[in-house]
Amino acid sequence: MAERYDHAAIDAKWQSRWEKDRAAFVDTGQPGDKLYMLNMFPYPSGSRLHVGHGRNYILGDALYRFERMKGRRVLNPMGWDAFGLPAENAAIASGTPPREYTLGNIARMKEQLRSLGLLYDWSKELASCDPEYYRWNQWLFLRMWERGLAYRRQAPVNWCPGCKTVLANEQVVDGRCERSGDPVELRDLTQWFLRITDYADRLLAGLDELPHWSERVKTMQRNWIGRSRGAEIEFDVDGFDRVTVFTTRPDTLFGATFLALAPEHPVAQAIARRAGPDSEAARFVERVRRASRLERESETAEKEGLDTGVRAVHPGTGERLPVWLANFVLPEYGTGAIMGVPAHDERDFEFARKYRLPVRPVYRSAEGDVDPETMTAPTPHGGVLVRSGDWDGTPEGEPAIARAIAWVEDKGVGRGKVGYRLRDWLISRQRYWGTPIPAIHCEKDGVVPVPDRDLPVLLPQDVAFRGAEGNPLAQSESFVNVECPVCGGPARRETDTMDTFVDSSWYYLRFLAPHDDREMVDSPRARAWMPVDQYIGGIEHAILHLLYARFICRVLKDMGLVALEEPFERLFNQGMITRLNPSTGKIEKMSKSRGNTVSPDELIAKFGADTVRVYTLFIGPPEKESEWSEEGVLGASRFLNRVHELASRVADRPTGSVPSGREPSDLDRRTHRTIRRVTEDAERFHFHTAVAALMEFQRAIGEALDAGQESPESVREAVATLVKLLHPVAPHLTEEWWERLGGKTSLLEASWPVYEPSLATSPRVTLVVQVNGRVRGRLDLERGAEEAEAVALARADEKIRPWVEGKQIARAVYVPDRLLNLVVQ
RNA sequence: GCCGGAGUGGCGAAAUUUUGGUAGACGCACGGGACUUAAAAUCCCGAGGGCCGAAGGGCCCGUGCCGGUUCGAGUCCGGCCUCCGGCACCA
Repeated sequence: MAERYDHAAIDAKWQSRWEKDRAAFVDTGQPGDKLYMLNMFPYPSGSRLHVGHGRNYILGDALYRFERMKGRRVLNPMGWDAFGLPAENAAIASGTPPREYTLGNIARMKEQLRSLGLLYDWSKELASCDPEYYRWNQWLFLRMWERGLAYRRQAPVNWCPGCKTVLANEQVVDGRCERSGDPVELRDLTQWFLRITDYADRLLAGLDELPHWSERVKTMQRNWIGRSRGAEIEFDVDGFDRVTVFTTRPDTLFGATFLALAPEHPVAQAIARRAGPDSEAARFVERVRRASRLERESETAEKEGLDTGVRAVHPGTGERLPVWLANFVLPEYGTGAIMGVPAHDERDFEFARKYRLPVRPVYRSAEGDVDPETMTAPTPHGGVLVRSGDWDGTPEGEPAIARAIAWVEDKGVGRGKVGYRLRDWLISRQRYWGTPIPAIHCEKDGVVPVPDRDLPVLLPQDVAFRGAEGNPLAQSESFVNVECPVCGGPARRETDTMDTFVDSSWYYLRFLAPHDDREMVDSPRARAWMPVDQYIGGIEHAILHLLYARFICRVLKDMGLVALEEPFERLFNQGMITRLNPSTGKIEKMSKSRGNTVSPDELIAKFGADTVRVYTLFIGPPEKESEWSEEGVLGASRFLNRVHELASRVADRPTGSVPSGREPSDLDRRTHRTIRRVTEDAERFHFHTAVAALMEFQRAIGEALDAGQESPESVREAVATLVKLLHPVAPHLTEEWWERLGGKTSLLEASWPVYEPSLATSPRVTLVVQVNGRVRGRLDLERGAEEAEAVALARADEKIRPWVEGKQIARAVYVPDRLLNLVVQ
């Protein structure tokens, strides 16, 4: 009578044993063969983990255990991305201070991770809200300030009215705050920025050095950085400063019929000022600037402009061009000013038609000239330059652009220039629960850095959370009132805190020595352990976190703290888990707000941690989105019960090792074919097919056992192999049976089974026989048989004979051990 | 519009890399059976579509569409279609 699979007892036993033995501990001070694995550290939010979150941790743990068994020295740490707005919002709602709220969540999440049997080196645990951690954010900020990489300036910035703080450009999605969904407003504020644009080229070039990142993520980053080659061209303006425009098509310079300025452009401002506060120009500037990003950048937005009456001088013709203000010119891209070439640009054409501005084509195609009066769209590409002075006759494309750049440079009216879509990283946040920016405002000395000896600048405790606009930090007298470190006079502390993406941009380095109070990064350890060999996390961080981390890693390299530019060698983005939402009837991403989550806690209680793990990995290819199904969980549970039963049947049989030199039996061959399949699948994260192979293997062992043909040694060996191969997926059950089958150490210390080709192959093989490319039968014959023999056997085979009888074999294609294709007339 | 990815049973999918070589492994759902007083649980069997045969069995079609290369194409090449993701008034 087989015993019941008591998953609760087995789970508890092994979880506490791993913990007691510190099974995942690694001394990062010891050199040697290393593998650094990392899951993106979680944000400890109030809602408990659901099975959708679990996917990336379970995948990471399976890989971790697989690599351990292969004998690698693997670092697999875990920490907490603990600063952020939800903790502060909870404080406003419930009165619980953010720190208390966050620490409570961390404790609960840690217990959940443990209950899934996930192994981390908890001796490396860190939390970004800990002064021990965030003091180094401040230290890094000061170093970047010294290097001109951190700076403060007034600029139109994204303001989220819901979160009551400014946002980085990366946090604005379709004109809305990525967190709260509120439409973002543009406000002119003085804020702190990090100069990521200085690194645009290096960040772009580095993507080519990342063969183990998906094209998808690299494309997203390339699009975000948005490099475009072109030129800056200067136009003298009557009565005002010279205006520099950026264009990717300097070759169309002679087609320019107007200039257009963003309302934020200094010359636009100057024109409005001179025209007076009630002037049309001033009102236009005011109106456009008040519009939200959503309104201003929406596709349907009507192009609006105003002729200022001011005239600019065309550098090629001397012609006077009207200077317009236009809502479609973006203040932050290029120079905030453009030359309007209606004949060859969609937007300029639309604008010119609306305001009846001249259209002047400067390219003539093979079909001849176009009539600017009747054309309804910008001319298509192709053709040669016309009406462009010396440039006439140059074919469109690189030669024309190169010629134009050479010309403007020669004339001293412009230069070749590369433009980027990427903007500097706005890191100021008007919120409490983040790293205080270490700066002090003194009336006399201006904005001065906090001296290193005064770090960390601690978050004050005497703060009330009311949800009013303005940073709660500003209310703390003890925090705000300080001495100026330069003159000793009274001064005010900076109350902005840092974007939490600063925290996550270097935490992977801190895990190597999380409690080091002398240095931000232990450089020798970083040299030994970096890069992170395998990074696992959600696709939602394809731009934000991964771009910032790549940026900061380069800054640290330039500071000499690390030796590499790319922190993450291999990146894996797991797909989301979706589930039918009963209220909408749609299959949606699993999330608490949608109300379609499944809690792992109940499933673990009912089926055990291993069932949740097996199902989560079996659900589909891990990089793809997969739909959760309640019935699917039952399938995983059935499988583990069968494994348990099989192991029970074998455990009380007599022991014995596999005698060497024995002829491999069918089961032995099966065992080794399974080793190969599972190993190859695990290497590419395809645990869903590895589990499928193990399901087949379990069944095969059971059948062999029933048939009674196999030796007890073969059966025992097969079961022991099954247990080993299944360990990364179902660690608790397999540890239990490994021990009962006589294993002396944890399976983590046991070696991964080695595939022996000689044990996997049989002396006879099945040859597929095709006639004219169609499968007509199969032949069982000796491995490595000659072609002539195979053809003779095929001719004699009763199934194949009718297809070849009385026919000439024009050709035989023979792939030994696999296939014979006979081509007949 | 530009860039990237993907299209295979009722469903999730496998085979796609090494090397073009039996399409649909494994699982879910479904149908049938065994066990049971019964149910649940468990186990066994069946199954891409069509056609022929009493049956054993056999034939044809089939991997988004059209074409190509090849003895042989889900896989390679050319051209499309559709869906998903990113960027997009970025000059």
